[in-house]
Amino acid sequence: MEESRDVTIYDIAKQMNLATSTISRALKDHPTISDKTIKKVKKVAEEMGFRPNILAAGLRGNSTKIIGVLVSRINRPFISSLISGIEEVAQKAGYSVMITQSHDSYEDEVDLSKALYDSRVCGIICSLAMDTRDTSHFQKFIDKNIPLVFVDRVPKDFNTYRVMIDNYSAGYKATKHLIEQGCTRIAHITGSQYRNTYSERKRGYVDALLEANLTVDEQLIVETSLSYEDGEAASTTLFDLPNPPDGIFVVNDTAAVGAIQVAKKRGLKIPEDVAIIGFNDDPIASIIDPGLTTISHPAVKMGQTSAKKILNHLKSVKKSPDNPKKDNITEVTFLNTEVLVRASSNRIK
Amino acid sequence: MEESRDVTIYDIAKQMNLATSTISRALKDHPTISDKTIKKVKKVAEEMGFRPNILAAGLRGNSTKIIGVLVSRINRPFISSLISGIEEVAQKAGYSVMITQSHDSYEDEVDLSKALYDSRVCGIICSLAMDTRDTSHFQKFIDKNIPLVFVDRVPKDFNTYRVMIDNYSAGYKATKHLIEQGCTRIAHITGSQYRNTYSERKRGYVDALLEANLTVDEQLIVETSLSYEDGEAASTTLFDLPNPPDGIFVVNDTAAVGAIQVAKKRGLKIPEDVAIIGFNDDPIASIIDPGLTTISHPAVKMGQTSAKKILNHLKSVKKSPDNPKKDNITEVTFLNTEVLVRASSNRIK
DNA sequence: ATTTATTTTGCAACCGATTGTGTAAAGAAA
DNA sequence: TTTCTTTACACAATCGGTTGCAAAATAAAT
Repeated sequence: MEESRDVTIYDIAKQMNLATSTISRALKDHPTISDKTIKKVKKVAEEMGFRPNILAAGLRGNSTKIIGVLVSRINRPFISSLISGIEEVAQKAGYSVMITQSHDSYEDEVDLSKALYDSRVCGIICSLAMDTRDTSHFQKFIDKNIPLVFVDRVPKDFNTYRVMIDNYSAGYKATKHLIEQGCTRIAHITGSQYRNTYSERKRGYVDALLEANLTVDEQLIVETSLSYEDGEAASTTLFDLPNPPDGIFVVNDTAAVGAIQVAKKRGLKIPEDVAIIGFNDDPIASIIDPGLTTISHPAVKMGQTSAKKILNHLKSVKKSPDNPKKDNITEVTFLNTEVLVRASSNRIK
Repeated sequence: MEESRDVTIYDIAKQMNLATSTISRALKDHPTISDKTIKKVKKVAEEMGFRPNILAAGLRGNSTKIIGVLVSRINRPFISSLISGIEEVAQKAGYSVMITQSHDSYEDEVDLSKALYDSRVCGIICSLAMDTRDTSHFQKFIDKNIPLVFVDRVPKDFNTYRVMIDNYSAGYKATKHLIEQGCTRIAHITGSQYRNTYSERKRGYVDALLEANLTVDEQLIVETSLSYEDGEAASTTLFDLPNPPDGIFVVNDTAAVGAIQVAKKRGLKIPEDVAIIGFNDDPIASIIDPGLTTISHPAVKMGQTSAKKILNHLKSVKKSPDNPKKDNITEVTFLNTEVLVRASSNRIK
């Protein structure tokens, strides 16, 4: 009930007849403090129930131990797993995570990047909004040497950390898989071509077709927002074509499942009449009937990796604070993907 | 490139030949500052690109504009939607959200509650870990009049805000629905009975059975951790019984889907041989074949409601800071649920 | 013109940890 | 014992808004 004030290093100092500076240094094992003093201080601090005031430390150092995260939407399987991975690594290292969602809006992304900056986050992990074209709102992080990691949906040209998959190769693999199953007229349901994730997969798709001497039919390429309903609509359009596809490569599982449902409703046999491959390996992929062939997307791992990039950067900065070229880091990390073959595409028994 | 220091209210004060206090007050429309001055100050602040230092304000006021969130796991459909709702409301009100996950561990929950406290969150929203029995680690929030909202998985006795559904009624409705479909031997797959969400649903289940003069068979009640695999294992056990059930009420969709898959593999007809009802209305529920009958669980709404509780509390405290009994708030908000009938239970055509 | 009332603004302490610089004490070397 | 190093700690400024109280400026009343 009583408004017991928090104990501060001043309280400890008074109690022990030492200076606050000594307390402060002792608590973080500063080399100029003797081991004996360090031990004693820590003991007393413990006894008094001391908890450091993060805000005071942050104000002084002009930085917090908070990693900012800026994603499109939290409640998507890929994103929530990504965040889970980030949080896990951060927590273990004594860092916190502040999460914001752009709802795939460029304007929100700009505002939120400012808000995170104002919050003095020590680093930021971002997956771009669907319609972001300009990324100059992130420049201030670079200028201040605040580590910035773009994950999955990354900009083309930005000297910073990037954690991603090889989307071109994945698109190529997915398409080639369908070709190997005997598909000759393969459609492609994709997202905004401003995003590397989708444009690169499309490039892989096109190259796989060309390599197999299949024609690239623009009619078979549909750009959507990738919701379940979008998947339904896009596949309906495709199936209504005078010359419908016998295979579809969809860039996410959500829309792919929409396509499967439409195909089933229409009495199309999967994979005989139309083979379908998705992307992400969301939980539904292995549960839907027929099982959805898809490309694995290591969401948790990507989150962990991104967080580690931030932490490592901070560590290296602490070691040599006078690094003149740190602001010119361009480090791209690729994580592996693979084709997970399930019934929706498996024509060869 | 140049390490341009942030502009502070001191810079503005110097520029305008005013005191920092005037700037500070003007920027937040303090009544003692003239409108003329306010307008001028805001204009200059804007021009100079002033951004307030959150840490400094927080240090002084000993509180931030951050809402702490403590949940079991982020990457679960219900939780990620919950968080999405929280973040949405918070963002609109100019607040940030700090997210932590206990991984359903009591020890982690205790540590994280401390960490959030240390971060000077202005409020905290928590859904308890699976095995939490004692909740005294949350008392310090009450003592400091920091609003605390328990959501979904709430403690029995804790004078604070609670946002939840009527689990008893939901369990009763679910079971009654199966009874109405003609089931007479209804099994129940549930979670830890320390959690109100599961114990209350079970109570509803039992009462519905008794009301229909059906016997409550302890053999038919299985307590698990509610993963997909747990659903498979629990249903296998049930189907192997000499006298297997003709209906199953599972307290979450993930495990319910596991049960469906097992039933299908065994050649059991759903819902004829066994009717199944889940809980949550996860995306898979409407996608799996047969469609899973389930209980709607308004995740986003619960998140929004929880966040609003925090914000309202803060607002009312600001209005009358000398509220002696605010620490004795017990306000329970129930959100509605309904039975969503799909093929997995619909025996009456 | 003087007093009273009211509006507007300034002063300065404060929040609590951090850290460069200075100094006293302890130990080593002469 | 004296001098020179280390070692160990203290002082005090600093980070940037916030706010109680005092003072100044202006307006209103006498």
